[in-house]
Amino acid sequence: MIKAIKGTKDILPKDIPAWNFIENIVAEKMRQFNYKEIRTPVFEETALFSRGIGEATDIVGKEMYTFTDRSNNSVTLRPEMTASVVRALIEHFLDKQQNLNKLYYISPMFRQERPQAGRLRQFHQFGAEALGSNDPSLDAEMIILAYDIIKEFGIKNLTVKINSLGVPSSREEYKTILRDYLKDKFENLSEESKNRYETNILRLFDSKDEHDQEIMKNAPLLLEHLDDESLEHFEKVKQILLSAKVPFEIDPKLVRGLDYYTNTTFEIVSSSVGSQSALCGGGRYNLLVNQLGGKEVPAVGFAAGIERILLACETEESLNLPEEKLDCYIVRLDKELSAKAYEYGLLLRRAGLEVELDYSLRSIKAQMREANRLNAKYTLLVGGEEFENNKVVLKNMETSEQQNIDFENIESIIKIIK
RNA sequence: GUGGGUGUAGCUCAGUUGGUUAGAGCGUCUGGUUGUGGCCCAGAAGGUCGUGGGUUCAAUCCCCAUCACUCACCCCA
Repeated sequence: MIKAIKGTKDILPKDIPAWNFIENIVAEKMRQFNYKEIRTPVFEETALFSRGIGEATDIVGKEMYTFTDRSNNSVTLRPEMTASVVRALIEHFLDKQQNLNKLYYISPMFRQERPQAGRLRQFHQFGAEALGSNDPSLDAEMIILAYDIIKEFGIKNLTVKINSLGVPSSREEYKTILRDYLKDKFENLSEESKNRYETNILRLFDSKDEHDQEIMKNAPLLLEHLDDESLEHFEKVKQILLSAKVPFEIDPKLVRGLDYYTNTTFEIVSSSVGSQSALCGGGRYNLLVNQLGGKEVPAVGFAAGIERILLACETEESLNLPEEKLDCYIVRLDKELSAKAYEYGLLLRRAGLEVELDYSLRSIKAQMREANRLNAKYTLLVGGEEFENNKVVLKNMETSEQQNIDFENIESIIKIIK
């Protein structure tokens, strides 16, 4: 049996209502905040991601679906959307047509990792990017937007974490301070942290090793070493969040893994998922557009994982989706009347109703059971004595009341059902 | 890439301390008399017990390998 590739999942008809629900809310919220949808190809030139996300990151280093096509070009299935959006912005000069571009997307992403709860190789994100302004109100808007959307799904167990990474110059200064602090403690660090000391020293704060945590407890924090401008920026973001009544906590250890972040970073986590608890992550990236060959365009964005959100909804049972109903099921009382039943079905369908009927000459009982299974609001019984007297029977499945209607009077049948 | 767990019917899972025809619930199908659903009742279909090898008179059960799924680490949505 051929099965779906490891880490990929079919979204079956039974799952679709939840997905539609989420996608509709995202689209509606984005509309309210005036973000316009953008769709980009699922694969791009590999260089876009290796340059945009950062050569040293795990995503680029070991998680990308990269292959050479028949023309021997290296292409990659997108592991995230920001680089693609920035590419499209530059390619189509969107930044020159208007100074602020507010864009959103709902799209599949691909990363070749070991699957686990809340982690798939093809997964789906919705997200937004605002390109063209360094105003802290946009940093806050991203957080508010993400928070408001996730709130709409009824998830209660949420924590918004924010931090600021400052600008590269102050960050570099801070890194030397941190290195100084760790110098005499280096030998006591875990092997992993020793490696990170070189590659990404900020991530030492993330370590789950108890020893490391003990060491890092008293380490100087980046937040305490921000330049004045970054500090002011961060203050404004916090103020806006407070007045917007978005509960948040400052997490000085929140160091996002991607290279392009500057200033604000944030994450929304839920303990209703497995260990992969981040439902949403984002931040400001003022250097990326330039880095990818565009002008200096300050920008901020976020991405949220739909599968993780669905997991949280599931454990919190927060999604109460409307029951699926069928307007009418056509029941054929006499086997000879199949064509007639089919005809009625078509008429009602063309009138805009949701209609089903039996295709395999099953018994009346079987048809009624099917109607019930499909949650039909009405059944239209075609045949028998009534039919000989030019009538069809319309039965309300909830009240069990039925009425005879002149069999040519389609209009009144439709009217009743509607 | 590393570690743990699990593979028995479409789904959720029992079970055999190795012994004849492997079970339940749900779902599906058919029926419970003239032409009517839900509840109830009866019956039916459906399984190479993940795969390959080993031990044994005998393996779904024990041993080994392998694959798949799953959770966790790393990292991320």
